[in-house]
Amino acid sequence: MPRMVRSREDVLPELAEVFREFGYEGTSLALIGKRTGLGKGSLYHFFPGGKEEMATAVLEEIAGWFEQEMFAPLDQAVDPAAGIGAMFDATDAYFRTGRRVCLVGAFALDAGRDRFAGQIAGYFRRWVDVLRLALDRAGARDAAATARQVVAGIQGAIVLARALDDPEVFASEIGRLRRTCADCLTVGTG
Amino acid sequence: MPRMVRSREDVLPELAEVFREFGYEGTSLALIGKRTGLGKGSLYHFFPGGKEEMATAVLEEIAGWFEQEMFAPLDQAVDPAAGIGAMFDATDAYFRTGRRVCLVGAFALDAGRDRFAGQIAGYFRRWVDVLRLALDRAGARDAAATARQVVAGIQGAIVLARALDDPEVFASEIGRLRRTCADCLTVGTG
DNA sequence: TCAATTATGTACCGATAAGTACAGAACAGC
DNA sequence: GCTGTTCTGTACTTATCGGTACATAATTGA
Repeated sequence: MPRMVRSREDVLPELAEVFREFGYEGTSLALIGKRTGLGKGSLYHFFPGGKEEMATAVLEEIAGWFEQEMFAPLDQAVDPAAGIGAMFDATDAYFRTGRRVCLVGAFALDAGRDRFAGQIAGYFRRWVDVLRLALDRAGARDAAATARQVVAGIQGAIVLARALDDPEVFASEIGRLRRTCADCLTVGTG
Repeated sequence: MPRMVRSREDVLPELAEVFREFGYEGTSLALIGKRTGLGKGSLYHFFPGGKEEMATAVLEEIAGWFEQEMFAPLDQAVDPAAGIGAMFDATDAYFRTGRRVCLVGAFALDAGRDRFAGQIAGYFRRWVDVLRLALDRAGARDAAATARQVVAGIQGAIVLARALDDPEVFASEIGRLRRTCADCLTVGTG
């Protein structure tokens, strides 16, 4: 009894979740098959390059999501300060208050750091850049350093929240970074 | 021609470096053997529990190092502000300005997060605690939040520095956190 | 309706994984 | 020297790894 036909895009979110949960090396094709409900035949049909292509496709999809849902809105926001606030909202929602790991950050630390170096660097470079520009437009004092601090702070908050198994750690750190941005603006403009 | 006898403690640093480089899942016994120069016989003689025992031994050794070289001195410093400065120096040296990954942080994100949850949580809890106490003794305004911010910030700096392949990112973030602590003290005491 | 294309399951491949068994070398104390 | 313990290399087992081959089922388009 063959199963329903699925598209390549359909399986990407499930694929992402498996990689998030087990890391690149820890994710086996058997596990992927179980989670997605797809056999090797389908998997290699959609991703001829195997596991490595699956991972790059996932990273690509994540980059696309952030571009569309966070970076572009922030870039085009008429009110940069409000745009930054929306970015923090989206961050908290996406990472589920620290319960969900940042796959790009995890890959940066772990095995795949060489294999996926370009995609990893691009993701973070873009995030820092777009935030720096928004802070700049909002008249912030020290936009470059603040943008870098915020992106690093979010990653650190994920690590610490997971390590302590305490989502409150993530929530409070996001709150603090939000205030840091706000302060930076009121001082810069006031 | 058998090789020189080595002690279990001798191989722990090499073991740690392999885990840091390839992650828990990515590290095979063959790789460990190559790096340490030890065969399976020796490896399983020193670590009867296999790979998992090797990892816990490494985490234990790391915890011991931090306790002895960072936490205890910070706890017993007569001048807490100077002790905090020394902690940042030790942090920069240990993580080699972001070129070296924090194995505990990496494990927190990746596969071993359940297996080693206790050790991971203990390491970070202790770090935040000892820093909070030192800030408190130094008369800081908001010791608890600042301590948490610093530890998360260090982890985030490692992630970002590695992702962008730029040690300067780590150096500048450490500098900023250092200033955050200093500001917090001068305001609190002045 | 009937090719051509797109999906899918299954059987298989060589390589390698972690772990075990064990003979024997190095070493300690005597 | 001898003896018992500690250490080490080699060969092995069983399971799983990523990946391939290929027959067949579903779907598409004309």
